[in-house]
Amino acid sequence: MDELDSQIVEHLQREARITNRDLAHRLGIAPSTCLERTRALRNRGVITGFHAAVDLRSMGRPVQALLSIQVRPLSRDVIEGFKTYVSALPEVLSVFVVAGSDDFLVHVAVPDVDQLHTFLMDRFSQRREIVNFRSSVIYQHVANQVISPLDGVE
Amino acid sequence: MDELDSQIVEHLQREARITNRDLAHRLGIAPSTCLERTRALRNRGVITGFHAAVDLRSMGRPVQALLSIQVRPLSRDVIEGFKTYVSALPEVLSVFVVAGSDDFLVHVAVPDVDQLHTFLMDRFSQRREIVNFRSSVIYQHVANQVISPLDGVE
DNA sequence: ATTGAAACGAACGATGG
DNA sequence: CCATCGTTCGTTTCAAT
Repeated sequence: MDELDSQIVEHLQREARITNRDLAHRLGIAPSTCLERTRALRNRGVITGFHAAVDLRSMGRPVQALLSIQVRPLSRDVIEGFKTYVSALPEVLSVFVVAGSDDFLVHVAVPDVDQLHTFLMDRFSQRREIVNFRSSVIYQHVANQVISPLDGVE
Repeated sequence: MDELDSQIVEHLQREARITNRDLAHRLGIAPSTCLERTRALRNRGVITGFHAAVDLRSMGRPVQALLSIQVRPLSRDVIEGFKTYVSALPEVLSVFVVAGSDDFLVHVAVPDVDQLHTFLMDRFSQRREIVNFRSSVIYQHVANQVISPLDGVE
């Protein structure tokens, strides 16, 4: 993970579909070198994949919320079971298993507030392991496009 | 946004670097049609970009946390100012502005727990607008790779 | 590890079905 | 929406350094 690798990773995080040729040109290296490096980054697991990002509004899901959930008992089975259940729901974008007063934080996107309510009723009310529950509508969400090593990582 | 569009979007969310030829072949359509559709999806803003995903561990940032922050006064200036400040910090992955008891939820990734502590002290303690603050270490994070329209979205 | 060149494959625009 | 053609452009391999 030298400076060149970092730059490749940065460029590909911004624009995954840049041609190998362009990327090489920007970095001032030969296309064959660039290809080799990029492959190595994938094989080493530094780059885990290339994904299209979509607009939630265009997908008919403009309303986002964060759900804070406490489950009991705090056993491995309950945690894993709930995590698996929740992450398979199509409304769910991502699931955090966290330390602290809440056990889960679930990020969801739905068509409207009504369907948020319906979703909560249908998918969470019956669940016996849930002992506490809060939901917060998300007004804005800003994600950092590029993740860089904070130190010099070799 | 018909069935074909949905399928294109789904495939590109999983694997953004698939060639147009391959994608067309998988969907059983002509490459020319597929290219046209894919372009239209970008131009309509349904697909917002193509990005490489990276492994946080490989980037030397294996420790993640969620910070719940309350600021005052709840004015536009304070909200916007804090949001801008926080989202520019390199440790920050994403920022949620939320309704409910907390105003912000900030997702961070750092090299270790010590540096989490240092980060909190250095970047948040001085900030006068912060009136309340909690941080939770993230044990696991599962993100849904594919986002689909929940209804039939035309 | 990096390179240049050659062979291969893909993208693209135009045309017509 | 599909098929095909032709050109341009990109990718990939590999021997050499």
